[in-house]
Amino acid sequence: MTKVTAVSDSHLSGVAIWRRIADAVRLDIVGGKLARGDKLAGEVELAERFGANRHTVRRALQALAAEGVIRTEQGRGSFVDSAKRLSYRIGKRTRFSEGLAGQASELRRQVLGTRLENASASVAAALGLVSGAKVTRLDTVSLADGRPVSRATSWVGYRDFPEFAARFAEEQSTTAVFAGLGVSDYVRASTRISARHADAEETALLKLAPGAILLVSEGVDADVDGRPILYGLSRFPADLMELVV
Amino acid sequence: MTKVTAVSDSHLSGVAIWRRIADAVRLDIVGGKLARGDKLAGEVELAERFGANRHTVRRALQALAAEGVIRTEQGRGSFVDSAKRLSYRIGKRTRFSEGLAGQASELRRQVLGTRLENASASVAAALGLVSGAKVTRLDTVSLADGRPVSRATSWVGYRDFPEFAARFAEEQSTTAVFAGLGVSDYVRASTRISARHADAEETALLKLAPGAILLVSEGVDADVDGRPILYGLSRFPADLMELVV
DNA sequence: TCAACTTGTCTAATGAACTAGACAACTTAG
DNA sequence: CTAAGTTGTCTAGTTCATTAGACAAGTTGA
Repeated sequence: MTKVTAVSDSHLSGVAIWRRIADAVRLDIVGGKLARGDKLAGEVELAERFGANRHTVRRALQALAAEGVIRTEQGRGSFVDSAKRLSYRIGKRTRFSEGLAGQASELRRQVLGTRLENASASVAAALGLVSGAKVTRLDTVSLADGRPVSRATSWVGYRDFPEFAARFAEEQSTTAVFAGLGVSDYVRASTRISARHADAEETALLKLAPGAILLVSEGVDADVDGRPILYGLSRFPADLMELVV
Repeated sequence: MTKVTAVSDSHLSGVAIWRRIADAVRLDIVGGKLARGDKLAGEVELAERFGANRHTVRRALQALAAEGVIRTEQGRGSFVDSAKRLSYRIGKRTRFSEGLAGQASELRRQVLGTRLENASASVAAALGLVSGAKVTRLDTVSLADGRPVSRATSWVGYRDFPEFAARFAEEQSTTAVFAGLGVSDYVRASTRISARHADAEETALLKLAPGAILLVSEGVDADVDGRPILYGLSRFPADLMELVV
């Protein structure tokens, strides 16, 4: 509502003004207020709107151009150069790639690795195990049209599914692996959603600008009898993705 | 995984190192890794862990102390002084105050005001109206134990419910108003969840530190025949709240 | 061609953010 | 009491963020 002080208090916030302007402009784009090809307001007008200097606005636009969100042409202006946010569908039968069906022409999942580890308190609680129990951990990054769109970690109890890692190396599909291990079907039992800043590893793997915001989805999949079989922690860049329940 | 460069590149990010440290420590607290009363690592150890100077860590801790998240005592250390995140339940029959039942002793909703306006493109699309149609807009802030935990805006078509604003002024309950207008029941038809930085108005109303992250939930409620009757946009501070589907 | 409007580049000054080192003040365990 | 470990405070220097103003260079339409 109020336009003045829209982006002041830079000292108190610890977030640079140019970054807040970049975030605001990006939000108009991924939120749908500006479509691909649309012309942005001029640098002078943006500077007035945000109560900042033109140089500060320029730095914000440069950051957006580096991200590939806009394109700037001397003498003409800046133009939107990216599409809307992708929607990831979450439901009772959430499976990889179904959630993004139709929104990207090429979907790929990169497996970073599997390993055996001892369950942390939260993993143990989600899977109904004692803290420290052996679990198989699977780390992946998903890409839509070559762009990383999610970083996921899954945990499966080792006692119930000792062959999970070995089979996954061949099948490359959680659904197929569970099917081969006697779990014909499974459904999403619960989902918790939160948001936070990306850490250094996530920033690198998802190719984000440092300080980017992640949507975090924590879910437990259960078999037909309601027994938890898989605990998953997925992280989505909030600029690129939204979750649809 | 990698510990070095954990919080470097401050120039590229536009987010101050002290703020990123504060966010990381707060995440350990609201995420449950540290419980109320626990002692944080010493300033020197934290400085090593984040690859930053002790003064920078001190600034982060001062910000957290100002938020009321920790308490620092000379010669002793810093101690956790706040609880875990609240969970807001989202389901087919999401009603205010049910979502937070049992997690706070006092729940209150402050009505900022109602007004008549012309539907924006997104509001019109959600309610199945033509763009620019008259809609009643309701703005609220919800508080749990006196602390603001959500900022919500709702839109209701004026043509279908011309008396909405007048009745709401008396009833103060959406469910009761709809009941009085002949809608005995309604369910959540769809929910979209995203995340972004808070703007100036949200920062003020929710009493946040500038640059805070919001979880944004966008939902459409429909009557028993599936006709959309209400479009709602709720914003939750990501530090305080998580959404449970 | 010209005038108006756009982005690109340069210089300069101020304040915030970060680092470095040293020492004071306080708490705790021995 | 003492030593070790903790937070509090000071000085000083470097780099980044932001503002201000001026002018160059490209685009557009009259």
